[in-house]
Amino acid sequence: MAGIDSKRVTLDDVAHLAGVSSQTVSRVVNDHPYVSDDTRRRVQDAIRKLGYRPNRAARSLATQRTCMLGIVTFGIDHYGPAQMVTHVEQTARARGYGVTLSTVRVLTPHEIRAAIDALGGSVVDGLVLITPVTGLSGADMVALCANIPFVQIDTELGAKVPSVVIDQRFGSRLVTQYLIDQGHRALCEISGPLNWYGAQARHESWIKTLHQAGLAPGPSVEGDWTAAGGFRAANSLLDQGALFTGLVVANDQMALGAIRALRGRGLRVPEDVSVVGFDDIPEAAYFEPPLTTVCQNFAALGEQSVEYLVALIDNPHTPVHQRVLHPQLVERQSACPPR
Amino acid sequence: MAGIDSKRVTLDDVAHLAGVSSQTVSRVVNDHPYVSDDTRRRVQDAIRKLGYRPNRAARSLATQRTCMLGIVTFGIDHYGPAQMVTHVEQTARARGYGVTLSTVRVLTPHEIRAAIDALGGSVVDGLVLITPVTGLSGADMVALCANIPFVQIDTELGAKVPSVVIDQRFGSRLVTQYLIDQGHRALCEISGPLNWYGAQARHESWIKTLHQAGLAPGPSVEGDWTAAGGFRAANSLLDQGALFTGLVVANDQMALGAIRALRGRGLRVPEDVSVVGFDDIPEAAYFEPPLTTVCQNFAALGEQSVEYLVALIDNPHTPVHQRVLHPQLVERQSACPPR
DNA sequence: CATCATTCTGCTAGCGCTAACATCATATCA
DNA sequence: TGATATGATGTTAGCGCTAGCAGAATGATG
Repeated sequence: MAGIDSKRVTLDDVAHLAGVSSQTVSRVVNDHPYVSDDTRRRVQDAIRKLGYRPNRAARSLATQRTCMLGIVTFGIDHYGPAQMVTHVEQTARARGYGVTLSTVRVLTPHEIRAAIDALGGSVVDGLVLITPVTGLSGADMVALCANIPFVQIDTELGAKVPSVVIDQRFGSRLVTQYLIDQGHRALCEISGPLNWYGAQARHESWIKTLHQAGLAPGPSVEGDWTAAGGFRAANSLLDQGALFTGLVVANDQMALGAIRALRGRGLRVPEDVSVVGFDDIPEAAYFEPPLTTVCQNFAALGEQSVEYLVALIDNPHTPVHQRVLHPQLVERQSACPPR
Repeated sequence: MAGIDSKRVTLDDVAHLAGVSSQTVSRVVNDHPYVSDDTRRRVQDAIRKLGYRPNRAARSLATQRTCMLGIVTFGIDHYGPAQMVTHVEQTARARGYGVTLSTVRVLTPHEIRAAIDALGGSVVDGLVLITPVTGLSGADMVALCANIPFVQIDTELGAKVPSVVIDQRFGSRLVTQYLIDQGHRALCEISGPLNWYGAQARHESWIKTLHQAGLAPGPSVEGDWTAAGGFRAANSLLDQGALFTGLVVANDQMALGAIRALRGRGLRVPEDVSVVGFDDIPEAAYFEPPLTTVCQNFAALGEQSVEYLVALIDNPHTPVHQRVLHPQLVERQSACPPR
């Protein structure tokens, strides 16, 4: 009944108290068959009495499995990654896996390499990669993770590595088309950093959607996902003299900053400029005005990636594929037909 | 030069290739003295050639140390916890520790127990607890973590456990006094969930500050940290018929919801009601109006807790104490003297 | 009754590493 | 020159656990 690491009680201690061999205790601990009910009870009593907890290092050494998953992630102070990490951890725990974290400060291939490296040396059985950056090919990832199963979240659509992704192109088309359908003809964009897959996909899809509607895309400025960045980007758009009635912003935080900038220049939202975001963070509904945006199911992303990864660990010959999730439009009041 | 877990290369393999004993390889790997330059080079070459990575399980088993820290945390999708986790991980990595995560879904003593338990069995050398909930005494924590060093973040001020905290009372006094100084006499509050230490501390300090100024606190409603909760709480305040010119809200997200609710009832912020928040999330400066709030240094919290924890691991007799950090007022436009 | 299968338990050998000691050169000093 | 320090290496014995086999006890079958 003691704490989590009570005085290094070993299998042998338990075995001694229960009057059996340590192997029998091991069988009880691991739910093996062929232990008599009587023995099992005696052993369980002894375990409880001594507060025995199996030593994970020893078990790992013997079994060659760590029952740990590694999460390599960028910026869990961003809404998306934080959501994914939470759900990855919870799902992993439910599957009997612990989770160790390795964060990436700057989203460069080199930093990612270092983060993955920190998980080397039989620390984890598998890897969940939340590193949505361009510049590392599927082959690179495979090489980096050699011999250890991994699942990549939010990577390039169509990538030939085990992955679970959200169809960002689809999401971007959703909001862009929404504005077009409302009658907007002059659209601008604040994109995310274009070395992110998601940002790039949203950006390309924005352009493509406009072209398909026979419209020319207005200026696009690259932001940094933050409200401050959105503020600067919108001002820069205005400074360029861009004229637009619709603004597609690559995430909700930047949309917040953009709205503020627009208003600072005497433009009303949505009357003068309609603004749409991306992510549907919990605050978006309480923006002024409430933000029309795209909802991504991060929870599903986290859960499915763990399930896939566990399958991969159990059977390395599980076929490589990419699961694609689709985002949804959330209609609120930050966009309306142009006057 | 291979991946992170290349084909189970062992010390012996390296030793064989380098023509030395495995012990010598171990010495090189662990930077022990008494290895000749020549031998060291040969061994390092062999290590590189084979892509050797020490097996952590084996090392842990032999040394009785895991070089892993556990983070028990609630809701890393909240801004504060996410910030702390990030900085704990980064600081830990810089100190040579990995980090394993155990999240708590519901902030109850039972769930916390389970989360700590998941880290049992010599999985970690120490624990960082981000479980800012009442209902678990210092003694409880000590019992739960028996034999394993831990540092608690954001617990009760004055608790007799190793901890690093932000003086929430101070922060709350800062904003409350700020409103009083501006001339506000009728103040209401939207508190956080009162089973959180921080929420309770801010709440008590709000009352105390008012009393000391000779003012009676207006109604206070308990929120849930979310914008939606702040929205509901503000409406509930208004429904009660509360009259106030100043509203102290326990975090920025709730303040956002509250502002929206106020405006929904035709009240202007700050002209009719001044609103202040807590946390200074990156978006707060872009709220409408920009939010006057209290800035907490979560990074320092994370860093200092790791440093303390590592000291505790290295020397279990490090004196138990509580480091207290002080938040700062960030003045923006959501509060002004009453009309 | 011998034979075989079935259930239960113990023994032995390692998983890959490090700590502690033993060994052997070489350098230093009286 | 022999005694002593000191650098550089190898040898041995575990860390706590599990897998695989060996054996004992029991029941079913010919």
